[in-house]
Amino acid sequence: MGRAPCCSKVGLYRGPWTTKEDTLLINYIQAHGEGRWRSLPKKAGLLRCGKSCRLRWMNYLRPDIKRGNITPDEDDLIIRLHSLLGNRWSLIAGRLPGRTDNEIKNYWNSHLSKRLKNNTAGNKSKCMGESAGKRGDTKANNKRKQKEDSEGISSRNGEATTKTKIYLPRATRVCTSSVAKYINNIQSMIGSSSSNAEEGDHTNWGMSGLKVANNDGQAWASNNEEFDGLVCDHDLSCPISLQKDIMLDDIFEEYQQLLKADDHGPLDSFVESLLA
DNA sequence: AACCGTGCCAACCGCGCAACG
DNA sequence: ACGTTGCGCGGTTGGCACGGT
Repeated sequence: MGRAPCCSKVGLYRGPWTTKEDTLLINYIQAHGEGRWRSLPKKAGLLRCGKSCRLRWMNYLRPDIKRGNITPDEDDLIIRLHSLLGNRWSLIAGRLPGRTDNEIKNYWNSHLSKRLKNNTAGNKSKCMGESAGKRGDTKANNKRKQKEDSEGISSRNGEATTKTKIYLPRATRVCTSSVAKYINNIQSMIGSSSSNAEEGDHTNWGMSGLKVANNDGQAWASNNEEFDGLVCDHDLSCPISLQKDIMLDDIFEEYQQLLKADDHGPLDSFVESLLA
């Protein structure tokens, strides 16, 4: 049983990518677009497995990747989203423009999980406040700084901003059955009057109305919708085929209401129902 | 100056799901 | 209906850089 490996691995390079390989990959994707990862390496002249190419592109080479420090706002947002979603890194990443799931996962594992472990639930607020200051002089931060310096990246977290801008996530593949379960859970949870998830609808859905479609994210114009001190960029030019996502937007609004309430009782059970 | 411990992070791995034939 | 393929996700690993001694 079990699947065959994604590639034979025989005669393929592994480990760190060279700049030459990066260039080949970038050039190919610029010319032909993302996708067809399995056949991409051969066509691009890379001796890598497709999976490795995809990972390299998604986590490092994509032009919209934001590198540099996780800002205090992002830090806070990660904590909040993690408390709601658990280890759904791709969903969390979808709310942080330019951040990858891998980066957030790493950040969580190396910074936040330890920090939160050290803080009891009682002094959560203290923990949140700490999140910004504590990062000031860590080894990791120095390292990052060096990297930024060398790459000419300027960190924009000099002063903590009062609002975090949250974007609708990039396309996130969520299986239909999961969505159906998700929707059922939410409906039972919040008694929502939202429309039904139609069976057999294989539209790709992101979490909470987070849409789908092409991966470049460029087609998404946005307006700002504020909630709980946060700013959410919403798209108004959603493709017609994705109208059902509006329902998920409703769900997300419910979720925002819970956040606004700042009462973790209902929030917790809400999340539990999602993750059940 | 050399060694050692620690921690970050890029990359790998295995699994599950959807799409396709 | 079933098997195969392709993709995306979350968990884990290992190399490397840094700080401490």
